[in-house]
Amino acid sequence: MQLAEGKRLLHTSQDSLKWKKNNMDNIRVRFAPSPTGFLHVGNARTALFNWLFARHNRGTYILRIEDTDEERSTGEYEEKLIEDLEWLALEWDEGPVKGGGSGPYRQSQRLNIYQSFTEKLLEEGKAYYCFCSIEELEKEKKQAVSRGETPVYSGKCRMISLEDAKKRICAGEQGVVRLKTPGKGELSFEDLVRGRVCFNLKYQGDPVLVRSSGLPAYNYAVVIDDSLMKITHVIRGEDHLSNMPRQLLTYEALSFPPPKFAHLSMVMGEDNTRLSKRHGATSVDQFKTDGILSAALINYLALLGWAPSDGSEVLTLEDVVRQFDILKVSKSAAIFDYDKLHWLNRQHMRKLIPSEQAKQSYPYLYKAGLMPEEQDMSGNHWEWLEKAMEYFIEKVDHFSDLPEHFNALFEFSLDELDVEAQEILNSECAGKVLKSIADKIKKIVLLDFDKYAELTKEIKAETGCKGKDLFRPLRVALTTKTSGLDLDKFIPLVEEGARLVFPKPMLNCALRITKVIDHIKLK
RNA sequence: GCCCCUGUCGUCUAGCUUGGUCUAGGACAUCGCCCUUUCAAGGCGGCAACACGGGUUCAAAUCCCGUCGGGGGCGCCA
Repeated sequence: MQLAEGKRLLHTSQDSLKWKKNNMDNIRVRFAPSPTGFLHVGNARTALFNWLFARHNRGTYILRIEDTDEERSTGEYEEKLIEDLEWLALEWDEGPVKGGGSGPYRQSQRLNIYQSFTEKLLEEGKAYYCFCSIEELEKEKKQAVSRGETPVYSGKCRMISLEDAKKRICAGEQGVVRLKTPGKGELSFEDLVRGRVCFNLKYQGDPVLVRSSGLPAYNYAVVIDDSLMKITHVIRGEDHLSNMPRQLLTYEALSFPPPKFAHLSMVMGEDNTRLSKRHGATSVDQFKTDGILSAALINYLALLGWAPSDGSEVLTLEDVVRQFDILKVSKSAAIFDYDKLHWLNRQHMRKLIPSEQAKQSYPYLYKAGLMPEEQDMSGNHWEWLEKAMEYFIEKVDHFSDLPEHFNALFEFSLDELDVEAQEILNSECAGKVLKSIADKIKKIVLLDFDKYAELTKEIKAETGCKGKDLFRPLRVALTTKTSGLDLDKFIPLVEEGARLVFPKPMLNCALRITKVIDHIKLK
């Protein structure tokens, strides 16, 4: 009932307009990753949805680094993270490097801020020092679970007066700071994607605000940071949903008005467990090296849990920004479908202009030893690459598959002919056809496809071979393969490529034919 | 175990708010056909879903209750 009510509020156009007027001004959202590893696509999706929400509403998108986990956070991961976000083109308006009016944007540089709020909470009696050992707490927890209850901290250190506690701290005793929670009653809030969500506070014990190391716990730092940075909408993963009671209570203790929340469903692997390495690529970095375009990844991620109202699927970033609506985001978890990503990538690859296709493909071809160093790439090289890409782009769904296809242009090994190819070359017609073409091809300076067509006509007349008997020997003679390449594309590429300098030389058609004839004679 | 979230084709989703227009639409994958001297690409078509059980109603994918399934959380991690 409540849920339906809430949802309706957000969907009627009149109310929605009013809602927009009141809340859509000065929209501020943030993406707050911790630099403890490579950027996971699940997190990238969270970043994307935040970014989309900001851009759609002309708001501000903030990047904040949550590096209070001393053991796992590193500067290298932060750099990598920034690099990945830049690659995805999810530019932030405020954040590390860039700066902004609500900095610093690394939690590790905000410790004094948290401290001043802790003092205040302690003085007001809203928080207290706790000296319970981890072992003690573990024991209590286990007992609760064995009784079939939700483990909740007993709150026994509430008894200790602030004065006594401070003395113990000064004496060097280790302690944490906990928030006093009511331990009863209900708490609910309106989630932008889930509707009204309720919690029973009897399951909410006194959460740790400050660890014994003096560093703030996540749930404490976010609340302060989001408040001070004037975040209006917190869009994050569903795994944070159960943190809501303690965070809402912390907002209350701090007298900060809570922002709006939207909890996004998780991204799963095909076996319906959280997407992880054993499902395949999971980090943005990995998709990048696999030759997925950032535009395609973004497009796919946007479609994971959201769909534009017109049902179109191949979208540019601008399309998505224009149509994005957080209220239409799906509530249920989504399985990451590599096939669809690859299909989308193919669509985006095709939409690139030829020069961009060549540019994007070059690193992969260079790495495979097929293209010269960048400084040795002449204008003719690039022109040739563009032409080649026009053809090969149809064959692949990511750039890293390109070298394998390009290889067919460079490789000409008659020692590795398969059985079928052998048979074709040994056929009666093959002999006649090859002899005929060998004579004629010498007189042609540059074989293009028109000349090739003329040639085949003449050969046909001369030898009486036609159809399969004519074309299959020619294909094998030129490519050493029985299938794969369109000869009308292959021939001009090889002819022009043979005039360029590559790490592996490319043979022109005349040479290929000569070699094949020698090869047959040897036998 | 307890708490929270979630459930439409194999997968992502449209439809659910305002019940009838849904013999449930699209896309990926898959299968078949066409095109083609090969392989692809492309074109056309097929298969395929409202988790289950109860209500409410003339009418339920849509509203209500329950069951079951899936996920998340239960840290001095974030």
